[in-house]
Parts: sequence; structure tokens; C-alpha cells
Amino acid sequence: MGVLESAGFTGISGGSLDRKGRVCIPAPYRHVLAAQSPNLVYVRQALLTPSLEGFGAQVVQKFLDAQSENDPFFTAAHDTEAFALLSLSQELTIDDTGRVRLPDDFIASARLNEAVTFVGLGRKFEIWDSTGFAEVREARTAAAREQAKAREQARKP
Amino acid sequence: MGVLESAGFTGISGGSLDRKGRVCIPAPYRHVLAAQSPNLVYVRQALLTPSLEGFGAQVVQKFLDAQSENDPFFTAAHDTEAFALLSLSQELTIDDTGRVRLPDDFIASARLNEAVTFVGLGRKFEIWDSTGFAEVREARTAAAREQAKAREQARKP
DNA sequence: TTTTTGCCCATGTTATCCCATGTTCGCCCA
DNA sequence: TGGGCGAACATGGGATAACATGGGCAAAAA
Repeated sequence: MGVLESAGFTGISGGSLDRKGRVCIPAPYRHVLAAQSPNLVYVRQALLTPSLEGFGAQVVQKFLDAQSENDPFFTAAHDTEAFALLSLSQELTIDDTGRVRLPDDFIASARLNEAVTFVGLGRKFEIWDSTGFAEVREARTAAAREQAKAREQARKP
Repeated sequence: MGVLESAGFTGISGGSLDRKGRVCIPAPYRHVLAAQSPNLVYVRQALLTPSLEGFGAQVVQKFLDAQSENDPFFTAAHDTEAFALLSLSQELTIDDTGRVRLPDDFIASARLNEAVTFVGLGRKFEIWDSTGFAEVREARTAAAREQAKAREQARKP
């Protein structure tokens, strides 16, 4: 713990969903979240993939700030954005063993089984079913590898 | 210690991975890292070679700043990059004897044995299995030699 | 009542802190 | 210009705290 929090969520780690629908948030993630608000995490269903997205209060706060600066309300585009961020998210409290209870419909929509995988992406993190994530990981790694190769090429000739 | 830190990671040095999966980061590297954030190093699996890459908080911070300015938080724009940099990296804390615990999957993917080699490359450094690095070193030296020759040619036609 | 939710305790595992020791490097003085 | 001497460094190992996870119990909801 230290300046770590500013760097956001990083790394990939495994966890487990117990029969009560609880998951233990990885300790490093909890430290990031704790720096934003105590015992709180926002979780929503990802829009494009069978996974969940978690983030801290800071993201919500930033959105609200932007909201008050610009058009307050009454624009359809904005409402859609607000819906995506606020309506689809649930504010979950982290108990003192570091776990949260995931709503059943979230578990269903992300197709989670007992083994889950946490994926750090800076200001947000993802929760996947471990089996399902395996191939996604392959694909993403391949894409990253291609990008890295492309850079090698660009530099050399 | 001096102005050296600003020059980034330099040189090649050996180290050892103990039975607990710990490595001692070479002191010169630690000094570079300390200038960016205290007791922190980011390590990731290299994309194109069986090795690990280490770097300081500055690299990550720079990426996150860019991310939050454009606010592409929930867009897929930088996803590949974010995955490569943030997901594949682990934030490791350096204990007060200068060591970090490398995750087992990192050790496996870089095929590390007891003897490891640190390779300074400016803003990042690499961690190789010493035996595996031997031939890579050959190849790189040869490539560097070729490049040097090519430049000679270009200058004196 | 039956079910669910939040709270608490229990436990095995893992990592982290701390102390100890050998070694190498740099520095200063003869 | 060599020793030699002290500090910084690298490495091993054991104790301790943090972590992940299962299960029980009681209050609240259905």
C-alpha cells in the first residue's frame, strides 16, 4: 500500500464464487477501491461481452462532475450514457473479509461458474468466468502481440 | 547515485531466483525505480520473447493520464494497449532487502531457473533465464554489429 | 414460516516482514 | 599503487500477519 492506488487496477488473478454468490475481491484491488471510498465497489454487466465490470466511486464522481458542468439534463445522448453507467451499475458493499455478494442476474449474464478471473484495466476491472476467459485471453494476447510486432517492424527497416 | 537515474536502466547483471520465487532487483535499478515511486516495480510477461519486462510507475502513470483525459473509459479504443500494459503487468512491492516475489506463472512463462539475468534497456529492463539469454545475447550483439557496419557504409560510400 | 441478507468466527494457505550471514564493491590511507 | 576496512549489497531462512474461503447464526424480508 502506498502510491499504488493511483495506478489503478492491474494484473490478472483468479478467485472463486461460493454457493452463496460471494466473491472475494483481490486484496490489491480492494486497496485501490479503499482509496476512493470505504467498503464500496460499483459493478455492472459489461455491454459487449459476457463479463462484469467493477470500478470505484471516482469514476462515478467524475461522471457527475462532467454532468454538472455541461448540459444538466434533457439530452438523449446524455441520458443513454447515464443509463449505461448509473442505472446498470450496482453499488455493492465490501464486507470485512473483502467479499461482495453478486446479484444473481449479474452472475447469470456473465455466465459465472465457481472459478472466476479478475482482469485489471486501470480504472476498471473485469470479472470473467475463468473457463470463458481463457479464449478471450488468447485473443487479446494475440492482438497485443501483433501490435508489438507491428512496432518492431516500423522501427527496423 | 546521481544523475544516473535519469538515464534509466543500463547494463547487464546477474541475479538469482530463490526457492521462494524471489529475486533481488539490482541496486542500480532500484535507484531508478525509487525516483519514480517508492518500493514499486511493474513486471509483465514479454509479448514476443520468453522473458519478463520491468519498469517504473512513470510508464503506467503516463498511460493512465492519457486514458483519463480523453475519457475513453468504456470504449474499446485503447483496449489492446490497456490489456498489454495493465492486465499483463503485476504491480510488485520491493521489500526492504530489495527483493520482489515473482508470480509463479511469470516464472513459468519466462522459463526462469535459479540463475537469472537483468538487461537494462533505458525505460525498461528485462529478466531472462541466464542460460536462455546466452544465445539471445549472441544474436543481439550480432545484430548490433551489423547495424554499426551498415552505418559505416552509409557514411563512407 | 421459509428464505435471504448481512455479520461473525474458523481455518488452511500464502506472502511479507525481519533477522542473520556471506560477499562484493568502493574508498581511504599507508 | 596496493592493501585493508567499512558500507552497501545479495541471499537464506524462520516467524508473523495478511489473505481467501467455508460455514454458522441471527436479524430482516418475503
